[in-house]
Amino acid sequence: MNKKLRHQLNPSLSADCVIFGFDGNDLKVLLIERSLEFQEKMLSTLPGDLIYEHEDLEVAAHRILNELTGIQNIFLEQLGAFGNIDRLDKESDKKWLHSIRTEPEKRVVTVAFYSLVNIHAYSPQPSSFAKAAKWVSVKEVEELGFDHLKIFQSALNKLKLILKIQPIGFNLLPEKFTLTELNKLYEAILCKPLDKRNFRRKMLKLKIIEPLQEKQQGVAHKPSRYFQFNETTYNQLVNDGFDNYGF
Amino acid sequence: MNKKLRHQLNPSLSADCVIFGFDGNDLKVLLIERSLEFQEKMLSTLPGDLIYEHEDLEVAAHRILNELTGIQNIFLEQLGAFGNIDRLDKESDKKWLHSIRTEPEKRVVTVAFYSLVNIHAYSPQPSSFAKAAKWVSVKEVEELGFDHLKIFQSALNKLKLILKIQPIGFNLLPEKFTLTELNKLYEAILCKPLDKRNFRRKMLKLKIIEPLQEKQQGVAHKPSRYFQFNETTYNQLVNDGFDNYGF
DNA sequence: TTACTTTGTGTCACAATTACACTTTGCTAA
DNA sequence: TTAGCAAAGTGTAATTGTGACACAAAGTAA
Repeated sequence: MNKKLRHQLNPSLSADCVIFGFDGNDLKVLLIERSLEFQEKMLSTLPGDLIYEHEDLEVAAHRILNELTGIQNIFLEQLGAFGNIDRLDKESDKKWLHSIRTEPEKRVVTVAFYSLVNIHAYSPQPSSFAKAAKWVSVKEVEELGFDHLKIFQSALNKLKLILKIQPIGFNLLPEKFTLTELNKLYEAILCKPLDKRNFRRKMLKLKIIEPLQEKQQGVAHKPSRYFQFNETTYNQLVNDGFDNYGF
Repeated sequence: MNKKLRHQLNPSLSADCVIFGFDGNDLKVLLIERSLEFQEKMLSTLPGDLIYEHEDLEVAAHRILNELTGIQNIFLEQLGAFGNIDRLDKESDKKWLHSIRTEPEKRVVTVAFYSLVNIHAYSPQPSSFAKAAKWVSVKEVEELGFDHLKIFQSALNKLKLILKIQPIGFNLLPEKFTLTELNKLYEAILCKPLDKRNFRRKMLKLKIIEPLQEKQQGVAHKPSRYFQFNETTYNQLVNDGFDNYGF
């Protein structure tokens, strides 16, 4: 590999990040806004950018996410590649591309990554060409630039699928959480109500969470007990999957 | 898009195909052999090659598969992108790359696709740089060029995972098949024996297969009834997944 | 007609799933 | 101080699914 290439962008390769967060009630996704030349309106997209010639895909995704939103040190899982030749063909997309890319007409294959984070642990700070960075409820996501709506929906579907064969939530919730919060998280991802008692029973049987002594304080109702994940059994289940367990 | 680019290869973008086939007993994967300069030994790999600048990823995968093995008109599902900077760094890989690529040192991001086909419906014919194309039992796959072993294993894992939440087999078996064959297919993918009676009970309850009047002929034992997939309910289940069903 | 090979079937004990409503706890406001 | 509120937390019964198990039926071959 030529040394000059190390800091040269590959004009046909990018990474995009679908970062999900949960605020206790709603599942949200991290979006940025890119300014459009001569226009008030911004272009809402996922955080994403070109990859350097000499940069691993996942490293690039981390770098780009950090450059655009300040978020770092999270776990990223690959969603797949999106590279149809017409994926950047919308007029408003072209405006943005022409304002910032050296080869704006080139087909760009993007590798998408997704992740789940605890929304309260990360407050995105826009920088670089991101004029804004914010959490948007997945129910309110409507129009996104490029083919990012498709990528976002693909990530959401994957999340639903994964939920059926793996425990999740470890990264989406604070260290201590109540079972009601976990219950709401599952409901938010699956878009359907889950029976409280049945949910608790199943969760407890999986042994991935442990009760703490501590309880909620200062709430105008019976305070709920806090739980924490048992990292060992949690990771075991993530690796092995569960054969036969549904929510 | 510049018209010249249409038939110009993108030197940093390729597609690889992991094609699984089932012969009634063993799960197999389609491999090709690429000749190594000045050496007797061949380089065993998945069928794969560079993508044209102006070509959709999936279109490219179909073209490449067809060019190297003659196989066409199959369903391809994306597995993901593999693009680590060191993925082509083995010595034997470099020999092959130098003999055929214009920019052999460039990092190539490959988009992998996988598929399941009925092995009896496709007999691969090597052409282009594929000196051979053959079905190899997944149990016998050991060394592959580039990072193709990793890609292959990733595809196999995905297959096992998918099996738990979707019916499969529609593309792997002939139109008519016996329940024993389907049973064996599941055993081959999961690498574990499944109880015949329980397997039948579950399969029939899913209603994705229907019994035919026809039976096996000329076998030296009780002839088994043929079944066929019910395309409607099968596709429904593929789309919806099943909530809670394990084999 | 007998032996051989594979198909095809039933049951039982146990585990998991679903649906469903009331009591407990602590705070708040009258 | 106490009545009311709001969310937490709990149990059971009916149904369904699972896993383990063995033997009769059907056709061919010798």
